Amino acid sequence: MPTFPPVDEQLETIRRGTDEILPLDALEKKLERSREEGEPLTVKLGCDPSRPDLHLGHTVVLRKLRQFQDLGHRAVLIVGDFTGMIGDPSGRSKTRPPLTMEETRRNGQSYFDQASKVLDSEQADIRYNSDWLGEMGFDGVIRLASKYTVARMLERDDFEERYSEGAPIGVHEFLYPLAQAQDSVHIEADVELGGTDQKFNLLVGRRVQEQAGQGAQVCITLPILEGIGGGEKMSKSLDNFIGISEAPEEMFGKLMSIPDDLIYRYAELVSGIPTDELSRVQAEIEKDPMAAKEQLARHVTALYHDEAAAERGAEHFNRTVRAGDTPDEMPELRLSTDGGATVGLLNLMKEAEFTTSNSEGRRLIEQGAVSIDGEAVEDTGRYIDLAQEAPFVLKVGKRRYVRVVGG
RNA sequence: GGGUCGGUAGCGAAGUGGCCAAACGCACCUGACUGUAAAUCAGGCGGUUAAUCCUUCAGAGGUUCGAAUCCUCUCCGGCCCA
Repeated sequence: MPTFPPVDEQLETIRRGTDEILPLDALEKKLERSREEGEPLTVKLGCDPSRPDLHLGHTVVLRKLRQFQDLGHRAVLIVGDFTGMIGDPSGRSKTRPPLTMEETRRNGQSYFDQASKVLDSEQADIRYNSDWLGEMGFDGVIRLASKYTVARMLERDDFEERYSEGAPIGVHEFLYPLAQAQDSVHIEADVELGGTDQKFNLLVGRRVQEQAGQGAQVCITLPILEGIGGGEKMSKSLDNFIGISEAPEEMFGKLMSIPDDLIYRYAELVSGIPTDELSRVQAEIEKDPMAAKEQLARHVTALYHDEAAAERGAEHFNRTVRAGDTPDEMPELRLSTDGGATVGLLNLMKEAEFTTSNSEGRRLIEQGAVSIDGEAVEDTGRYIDLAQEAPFVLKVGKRRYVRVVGG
């Protein structure tokens, strides 16, 4: 029979960084019973496979799930391949375009692979909700839908908001929370994790579970991580994310560029720094924010790579950013010198994917953002003789480099 | 099905016959300043050019010397009535 740490110890771990635990006393009771009976709790996390590239924002809930695993509980990762076709309306001011089954299914595996960097994947169950939702049939859907009222659906912030603003709400969007709730019923979840934007969906799960005659799950919400610019949430479409598969140099650099007031938040939610050290981090932030940020950057980078890689990231940062040197490594752009060895700089920048039009390139040159081998370019009509000048380093803006070589 | 209001650049939002490539805000980009932080300041933010010109204001037609602005039809959405 498995043994579990004392309930108050478990609670301390679980509470770190959470936004809300609804209801807290129910969690305590569940933990107590689990410990007495030697039965792990079933902890559910749903993932939206519509965006298959994981970034630090996703790891907030994944790390929490991992903590449950470390305490001895059972993690169930639900891939919403079926619900992905509906599109979660949470946090949306607009209706989402639905995905096809194949798209979501394909993304599911990729999600799991990446999530394995955070989870103990050996111990995690992965389930695809199309397995049961796809079997329900229209009558099953109607029965499920009858368990909730329109008025209660409209309690939800974003529905309420859209409704009062006269924005469209698709009927299928009402089905999303119900489908997610059905997942909880199906696996008999004790706990479900989610971002604060999931609060409504999680709570619908409780109600539907009760209707199905099983105990209601405890809902635990975690904050939505801000992106590297601060303010808005981390997301791929806002291009303010740190991907967990990014190179250490990139990762370290991005972490260094987060606003100071986000350091603690990142430390708490995505760093892996032990809970009892967080107060020390807090003190460090007040004393020397930059040093604290560097510590954070090392921690996080090491989490997804290793200590040595974190060190490389730090060195790279010091050399290129602090000292302003040209980095040793950068992408290389090989241009054929066959049939004419001269190339217009504007075209070259497009070729390097630094710009999408000549106008943009011209603007950048006029603004003094373009340099070749460290020398600022002033002529917007600049032509380059590859035979003469290659190889050289083209720099655009603060940190976009490419080494241009002939061939 | 009827009535009515609306669809403008990434978003929000002005403009309702020429001065509109389209005010303003946000986001974004660049430069200065810095700790690749924040704040601030300056500039930019459809394409193309030396000047110019070209394609845009849901879509298709039409009126006009000239349309984002007027007319017709279509598509999409909101609200009210049934």
